[in-house]
Amino acid sequence: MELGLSLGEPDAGRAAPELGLGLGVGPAGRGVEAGRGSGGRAAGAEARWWAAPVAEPEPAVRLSLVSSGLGLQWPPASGSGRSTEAPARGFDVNRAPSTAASAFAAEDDEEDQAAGALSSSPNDSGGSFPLDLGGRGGAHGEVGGAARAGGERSSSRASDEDEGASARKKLRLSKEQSAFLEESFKEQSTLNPKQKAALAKQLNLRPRQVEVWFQNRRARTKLKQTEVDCEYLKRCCEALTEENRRLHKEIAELRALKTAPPFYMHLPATTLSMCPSCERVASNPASAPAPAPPGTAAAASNKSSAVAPARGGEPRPSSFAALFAATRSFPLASQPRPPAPASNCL
DNA sequence: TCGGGACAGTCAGTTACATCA
DNA sequence: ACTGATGTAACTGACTGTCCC
Repeated sequence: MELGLSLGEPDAGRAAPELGLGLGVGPAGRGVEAGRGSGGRAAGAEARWWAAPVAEPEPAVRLSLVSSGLGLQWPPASGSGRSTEAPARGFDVNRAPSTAASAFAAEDDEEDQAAGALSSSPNDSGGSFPLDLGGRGGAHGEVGGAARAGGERSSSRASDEDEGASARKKLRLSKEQSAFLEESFKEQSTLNPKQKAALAKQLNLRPRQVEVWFQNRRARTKLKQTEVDCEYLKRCCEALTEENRRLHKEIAELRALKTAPPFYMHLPATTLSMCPSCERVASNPASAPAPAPPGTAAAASNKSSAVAPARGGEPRPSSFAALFAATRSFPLASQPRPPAPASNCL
């Protein structure tokens, strides 16, 4: 089942790239968090997200970016005429990202430098990363020097402890930056420190900003997924309600027939059958969940313990749609009903 | 081998700000 | 010019996994 979802900005004035969100509803696991835990210490899971287009496993949520209007290439060609659309609010997009590939090509050379940048204050915008914040409030550009001395605990958790009250001054990423980050996210939804540093350098942002952007982006993706799941559940609920109504009606009709003996004997055998083993009456074989094919999400969800345990140990299905995939095997009212077997509980 | 502390990363929830109608 | 809605960058606290002693 594939649901299309547009993540495009409702505000056409911003002319943001429209994102086609292909949501594979199935036993996808926590695809969005595929990189989870592999953080900085999993060197093996390192950063091929712009160099190796096929090696990565298909994520459960796949974002396809249509950015033709931006003139953004991916991977961007080195020195290509990247769109130099007028920067929003004076941000120096003339020093636009050269190439993503080159970012990692230079990664080895600058590994130590990047590591050094990471080990310094994450808000050190004036330090390791050239940042021209010209007309963007200037808060970050200026406080960088002040924050430089803070030998804080690595890359995360910058706070306004080391910056003034203006630290919260919000920056708006340029379209180019957003598009670039989107493409990066499309390739890989989590970053290791090297990738983060390279991307930050590429975009003239602080690593912390890249980190936050990815966090927020994951949250937005999850939110969209939740909305899709919710919509799917709503439709399931409607279908099941309709089926329930139909079955009640059928029961009422059968009861009415039962009161009329001449017709009773002419009932089709398949309509009302009794299981010889459990002695339960199955008014309609369709009312029982059909056994799901082995290996499907439905089969997995039929086994109560088959759901992969999540972080906390408790089962945590990645998607409502996956969880309720079994309901799709219900012959709903609109679907043709299968021929009734002699017994339906073998 | 086990337990605990330090550290790093992620997430959910929230806040604050920018933009638009 | 003002205001409410909306989007999103940034922050916070909690949690988990890994490493090291």
